[in-house]
Amino acid sequence: MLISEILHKTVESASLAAFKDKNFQKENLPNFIIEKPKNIAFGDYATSLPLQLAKTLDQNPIKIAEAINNAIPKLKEIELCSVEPPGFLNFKLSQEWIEKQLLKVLKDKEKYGSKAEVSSKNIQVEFVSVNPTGRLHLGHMRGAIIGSTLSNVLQSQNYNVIREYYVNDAGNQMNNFGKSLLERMKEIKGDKFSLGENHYKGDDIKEIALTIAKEFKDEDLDSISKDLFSLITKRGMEICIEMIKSDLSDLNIHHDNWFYESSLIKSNYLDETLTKLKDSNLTYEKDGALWIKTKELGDERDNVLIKSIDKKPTYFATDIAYHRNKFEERKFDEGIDVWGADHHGHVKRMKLVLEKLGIESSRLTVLLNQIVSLKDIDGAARFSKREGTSIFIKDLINEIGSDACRFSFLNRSSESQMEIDINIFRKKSSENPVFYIQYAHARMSSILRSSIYFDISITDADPNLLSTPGEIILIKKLLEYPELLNRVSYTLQVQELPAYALELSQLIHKFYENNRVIDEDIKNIEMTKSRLLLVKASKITLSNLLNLMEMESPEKM
RNA sequence: GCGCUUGUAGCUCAACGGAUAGAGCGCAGCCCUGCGAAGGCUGAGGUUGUGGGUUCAAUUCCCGCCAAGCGCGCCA
Repeated sequence: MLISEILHKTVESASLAAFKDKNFQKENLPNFIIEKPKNIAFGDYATSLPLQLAKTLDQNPIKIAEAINNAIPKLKEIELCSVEPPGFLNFKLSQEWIEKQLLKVLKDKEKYGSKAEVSSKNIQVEFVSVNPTGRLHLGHMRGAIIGSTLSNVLQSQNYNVIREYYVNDAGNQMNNFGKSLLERMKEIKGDKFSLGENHYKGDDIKEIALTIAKEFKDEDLDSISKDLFSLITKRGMEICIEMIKSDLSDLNIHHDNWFYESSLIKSNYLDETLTKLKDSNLTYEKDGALWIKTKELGDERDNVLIKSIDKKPTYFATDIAYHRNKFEERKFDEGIDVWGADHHGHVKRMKLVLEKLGIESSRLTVLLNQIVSLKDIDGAARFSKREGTSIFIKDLINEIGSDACRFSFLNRSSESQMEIDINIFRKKSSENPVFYIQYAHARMSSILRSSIYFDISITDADPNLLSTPGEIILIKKLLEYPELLNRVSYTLQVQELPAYALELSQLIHKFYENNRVIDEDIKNIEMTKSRLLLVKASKITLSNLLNLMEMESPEKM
């Protein structure tokens, strides 16, 4: 059990015991948290429960805190529990327990931070899911990085995680994509060509067209058959998906499953879903289209499911089927969709419809990330695939590296609106905080390398010798790591990870500056061993975290 | 116009309703003849957009206003 959980339980039962005579029951207890005070003078953990109880119990919060404190049994984890005005209960971890935990880091190694208990919960994380109509660009990177990191965190907490990419291969955009390819193929051939408003104009399309043009070089592109057109489109899509996979791989991102929208249509799952909606009296026909009564459910307006013009399903229709498939067919306990904020209007109606299909909407969590915009590039505030005003992920990674990219995007809360000045972004890459973190790792690695020359074994090292403030504060930081992963698995706020990595690295650097680890004087061999223990634990923790964030843990830089 | 989201140091951003609002970059200085100076240490820099409200306690919750982003397609 995590220390915060132990404390929470302890405080809970202590407060129930303390006010038993006042008929104080568990249901009177408000939601309270065990927090880490910002100021270390207030101890390692604290709770403001006494303040929250002041009104319910009609008592002075200090008195309440004292009563709870008196009811807290002696714990091996806690050295001191004190009452502070205006009514906080502060805990100081016991030195003995802290040092014992340090040995656990060494024992757990790459598993340190992960949860040992097995969870039966299946969670599907859907992220990226960009239309296969071109390369990934800067605007797609944020969701990709957040989604992959989040998946890793959930997996570390022992959930069964499926990382999924939903491929929109059935809609109208595919048609536009095919037409764009065709025009580019004509261009390559030297024929007359023209690109309209709905066509994709980027260099990535040219790149794909170049490949396909070779494969279809004998065809007459001006009077092309329907079959040939869909063949070209399909081939273009295949190439495109390979490109996307390669771009994602450059960011160390790998999906477990690629789910094709078209499969919902082929398998009749879409029809079945539509029938279900019809049977629930949720649809009606108007102007030759099939509509869904989402307004009645609480949305702004009704939506079209089947278009009048070609009798094909809208994106919303297949997405309903897709989400029904996640929860009903494949029985994921939870689904997390990482979407760009431009889809936020879609969230409400999806949840409303899911409820109508008998699926509890709380099983779906949509993590929106705000659109990334570019600053000061000829007034182009947004990326547009159609206009070809994109900065490709591939190019950016070649320039500044995957780690720096990942850090920059992960470091911000998904709700923050990012406005990137691409020139600064590029120029600042060498000052990216990720190198500060990696340098801390390299330094620890370097010390461990040196220790080999002195043939020092740390198997019998005594953690009790570690007692300087810099050593203690570093150990405590290491012990926060499992708490961090557990918390993020609930809050989904992945920006806490790089923040912690930065704090940990800072303490590592300070420890390094203030404590000589390898002392060649044989008299001090025990101290050397103890410090090497801490070096190793620091390296393990930092490396585990970097690994989780899909960044390198360099031994040398 | 309506809806969703955001507004914190010069810049980019943190802060689970808590105690003195923090980092990085930038700026002014200081520290290597000891494990890696891609480092450490000082310092300057804030009325948390604004006006109310709730609370023992508000950057955080609620309401108004101002500003920005996104959405309001038989596009996805």
